[in-house]
Amino acid sequence: MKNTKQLLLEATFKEIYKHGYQATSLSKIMYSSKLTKGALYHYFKSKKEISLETIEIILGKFINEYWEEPIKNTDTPLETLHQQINNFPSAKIFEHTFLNVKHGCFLNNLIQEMAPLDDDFSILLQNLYSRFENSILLALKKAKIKGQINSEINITNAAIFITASIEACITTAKLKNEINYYNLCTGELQVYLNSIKSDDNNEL
Amino acid sequence: MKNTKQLLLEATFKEIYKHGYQATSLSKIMYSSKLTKGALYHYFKSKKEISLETIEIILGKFINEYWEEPIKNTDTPLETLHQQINNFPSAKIFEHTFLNVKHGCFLNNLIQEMAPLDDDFSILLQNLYSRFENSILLALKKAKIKGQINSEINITNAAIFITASIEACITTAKLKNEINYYNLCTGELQVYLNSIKSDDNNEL
DNA sequence: AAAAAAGCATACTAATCAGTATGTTAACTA
DNA sequence: TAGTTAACATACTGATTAGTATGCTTTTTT
Repeated sequence: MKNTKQLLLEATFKEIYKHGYQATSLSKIMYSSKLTKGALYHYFKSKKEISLETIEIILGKFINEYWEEPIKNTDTPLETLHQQINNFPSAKIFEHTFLNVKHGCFLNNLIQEMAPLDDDFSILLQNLYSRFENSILLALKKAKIKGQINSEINITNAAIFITASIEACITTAKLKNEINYYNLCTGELQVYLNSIKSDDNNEL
Repeated sequence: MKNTKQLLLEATFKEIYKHGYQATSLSKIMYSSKLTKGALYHYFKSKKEISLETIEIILGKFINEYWEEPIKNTDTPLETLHQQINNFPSAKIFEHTFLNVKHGCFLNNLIQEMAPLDDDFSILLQNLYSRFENSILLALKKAKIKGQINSEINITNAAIFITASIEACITTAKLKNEINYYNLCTGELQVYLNSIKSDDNNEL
């Protein structure tokens, strides 16, 4: 049996994922969690607080498990990167809750909506995005050490671009509401990735 | 002297650009336009109607003027593409109203927010995005005819990726609230563009 | 010139919002 | 075992929302 706080966090996550922060009313969270306002305000002091905590805990956990850990632990960084990009559409956020084409990327959605509106959101989202970006950078660093990356390439810039492009591929699929566009789009990202590989790794 | 309807459209555009559709209240539009609800409901029958019309007219005009026309009229498609990408941060939407880093791309913002929530928005946004994407594709087609593009490249896929990446570069700059990230990020997009050029155009 | 319509403004309405106040019950503590 | 706190539920509040009803001018039509 899950505890009440976790239920609230998961319900909040689902509703914000569907509607965004501003359009998520507390009544939606209540309906989704089958709990009441009393429960919510017992554990959190405001809508903003439960939302920030939801983002930090649930999304933070996902980024750690899906990007940070696999890349930290791999010995074949470029393959791992390739793999995680390819499998992203079937990534699981928490029990029974997957990403879906229609709603795209939770992180990117919130950045678009909240980064310009509220500093607390902005700081948190920047922090999470940096962890994502730094994981991509770590993969490139590892690959460079192994001599798999063209030495002329600035991998910091490359990581920024790759991270942004992954988000872009998700957004494209979201707009067209068709997951194939994600694959098509990451296919072109792969062209870029091949172009920064060192010559003896070009056919990998 | 501008007419009332145009004032309402421009005020609506500014507010939606700042806050998104759902968080834009009619009172914000009234305050921004210095008009009243009577004026708004005289010309439009709902918040949704004025919003859709704002998007279609103002954003449609911008896409036409900034992407469709220059690319349609150029004889040096790759240079024009490069130029429009580089100048995007200083693009003007309408009189005295520019894009800005903090709020990113109007089209992308709305796609993120509204594409999954409302079919009328989704259809309109897809249509506008397609016009943007097709302009990029036209540039690639023209370049291919001139033999500037590697013949193995699928330019349809390339156009989808380039369009998505431009959006991604804007989003990155928006998140970091620092325009340099746009330039840095489009710099890497240029690496991709160079990689699809035919060999005798690689040093262009 | 009279009538009709267009172009707005002001005042209202019902619904919904985030947040609060006040319960009640169960669990823990002294 | 008596008292206290934690864990919720229910009922409310004032503000804000999109939309409506009704006014008053000005312009256009007849």
